[in-house]
Amino acid sequence: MRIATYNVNSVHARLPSLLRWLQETTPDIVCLQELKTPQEKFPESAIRDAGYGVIWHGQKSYNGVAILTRGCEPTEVRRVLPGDPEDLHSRYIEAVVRDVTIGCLYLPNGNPAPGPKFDYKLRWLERLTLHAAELVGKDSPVILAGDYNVIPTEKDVYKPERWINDALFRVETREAFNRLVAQGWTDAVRHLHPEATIYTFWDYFRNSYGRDAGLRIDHHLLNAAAFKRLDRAGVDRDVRGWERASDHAPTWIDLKD
DNA sequence: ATGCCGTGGAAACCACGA
Repeated sequence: MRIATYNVNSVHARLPSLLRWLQETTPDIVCLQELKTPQEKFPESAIRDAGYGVIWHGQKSYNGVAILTRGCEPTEVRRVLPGDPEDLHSRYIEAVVRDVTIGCLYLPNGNPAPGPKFDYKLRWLERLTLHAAELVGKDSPVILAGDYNVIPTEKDVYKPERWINDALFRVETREAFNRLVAQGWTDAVRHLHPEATIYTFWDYFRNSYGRDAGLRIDHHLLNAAAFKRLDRAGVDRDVRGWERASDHAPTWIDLKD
């Protein structure tokens, strides 16, 4: 079973690439972020015609998350991260697919840091950690997949020294991410490729993709039941080189059946 | 060190992303 996450940076602009990638790689579960569309304008029929059931939580202009499931319907569990009724950003949606619980998340960027946006990022990460504590001990597989906007270690950025004060790499961010992982989660891509240079994002400018000046910020966190079934993991990095690409590439894991 | 690019939405620029 392949479970992928892909920040599309507008589901409308990316629809041709998204459909091509779905057809070529046939992932079983797909988490999308940055839909950048109101709820009613999501391209539901194009996704269904491609063979996927889908739930989504849209928002005008910004954010937006979706879960796609090949050949079946996802059962929605929630479409809001608990803990702050005043937070109206569409950044979290959770579903059950067969025996797998999947949380699809788009963590706030947090720049500039310090400042209110950075405070919001850290609060959101704390809320995610509280919610994750409720999920990590389940006997069935749980995967928290998405754009974390967190560079976990120096291995995960082309020039760490340039990112020290950035919200994605600040000490507070990495420590908060480490506290989440320490509940008992496994960073699947890093676990299977402990030494490799692996990126999931390349800026649009300065020829970042051509220079391979990237970041690894899209992650799958697995609870113990999911980790037991972990088989492979990777990044479809060639998708970043397609015409009109997102600045992120699809990232995936394979679980044994 | 930087928004140089890309997207949406409103407005002929600005917010936002990472």
